[in-house]
Amino acid sequence: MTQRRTQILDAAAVLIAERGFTSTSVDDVIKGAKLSGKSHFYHYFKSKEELGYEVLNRQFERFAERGLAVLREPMIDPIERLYLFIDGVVALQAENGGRHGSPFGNLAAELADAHEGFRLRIEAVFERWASQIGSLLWEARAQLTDDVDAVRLSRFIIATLEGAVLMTRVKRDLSVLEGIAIDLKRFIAMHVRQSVRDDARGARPW
Amino acid sequence: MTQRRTQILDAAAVLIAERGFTSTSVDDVIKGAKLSGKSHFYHYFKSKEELGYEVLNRQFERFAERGLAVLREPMIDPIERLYLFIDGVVALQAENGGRHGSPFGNLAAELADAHEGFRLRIEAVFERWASQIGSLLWEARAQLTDDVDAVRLSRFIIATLEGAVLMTRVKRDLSVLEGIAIDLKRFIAMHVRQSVRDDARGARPW
DNA sequence: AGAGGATAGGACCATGTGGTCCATAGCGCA
DNA sequence: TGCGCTATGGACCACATGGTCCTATCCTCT
Repeated sequence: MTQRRTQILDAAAVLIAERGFTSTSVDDVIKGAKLSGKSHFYHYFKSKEELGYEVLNRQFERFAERGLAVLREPMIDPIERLYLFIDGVVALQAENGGRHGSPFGNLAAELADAHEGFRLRIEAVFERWASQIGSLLWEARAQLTDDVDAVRLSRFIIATLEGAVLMTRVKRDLSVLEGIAIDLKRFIAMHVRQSVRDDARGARPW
Repeated sequence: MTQRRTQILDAAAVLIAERGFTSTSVDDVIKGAKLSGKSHFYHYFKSKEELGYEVLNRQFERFAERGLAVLREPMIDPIERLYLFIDGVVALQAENGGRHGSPFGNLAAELADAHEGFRLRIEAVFERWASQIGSLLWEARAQLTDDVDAVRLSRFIIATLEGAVLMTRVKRDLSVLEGIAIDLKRFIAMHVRQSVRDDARGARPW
């Protein structure tokens, strides 16, 4: 019953990642989901817009499970978790050769200006993402220098990753993202207290 | 004669910034340029695609003049120029309240995957941008620590700015970009030799 | 067996798209 | 004046789009 729905959602996610929301037609989605008949689509979804919202939601859930989850691993040192998270983003991109970029960044660039509904939902995505990093930084506050502004640093990390993923997609070269990830970890390390950093000396090859 | 052409190009630039390339129709462009009759458009441009290429070109020229130019100011200390450049990007975004983001990033996200012609042209834009920062870093090499990789650092700066501009657009809040700009300058300062940094002590409020 | 709702199929519609064509207007130049 | 060029208008086309609607099928429950 709800299986057909997910079939449609999955097909739509792929197509939207490849061509963007506007350039993905309902007919394409139906074809992608191997259904024929457009009424079938409108049996499950109110409109194409609604489908887009739901795809975005699912993308975030997926990202929360596969990317953000590590940020909450209680057995790992918080700063280390942050590094692992960055590596995870690289790994996620590597799965498709960096070809499709970030679903959030893509939709943001395509629709933020023109479509308030999407803009708000994408804003919420970034908000939740930032708050996860924010609470990790709070948890790690004893290890961080006093001048760390958690909100600002969270945004910096997200912005850099989004930008890096976008450039990687344009250049079709994963090493762009890899290089930026290294520098980003360095930037974070810059905010770790010297004493803590000394403890980890030699542990980090970069 | 060529004035009508620029009229069309200007109108198209505005519309593409607002709604993206795909969602900007030729009819809209004509209306925006206050011309009537589509044949007029096709008198000046081979196709909509061609128009897009030319708009992208002009955007880069504009950015080269208004943004990148400061990177080559011979009378200013190179590192200082880099800071000024970052401030300039913020100022450029402030002109429209950060609403439209980066024309390069937007087109990249919208078309990089689906349209090879655009992808290559956007890649070239980033390439030229990176090489300008790269040669500045080369010029400043005496002031920089030995571990600076000019190519990687250039990419990092561009990625962070592009990501920041995108987030600013989504949140409709210029302070996002401003905050990231501060951190980005700090990151750059991290690569400046201690001796040089001491000389400038107190000069930088952040 | 038969009623009734969920599922499918696909014809259909209004609108918007990029792009073509052709008939005219205006113009400088001889 | 009249030739020939570029500019201008707009009708027109084939096709794709999001969305609706009506009719079959299927499955389940009685």
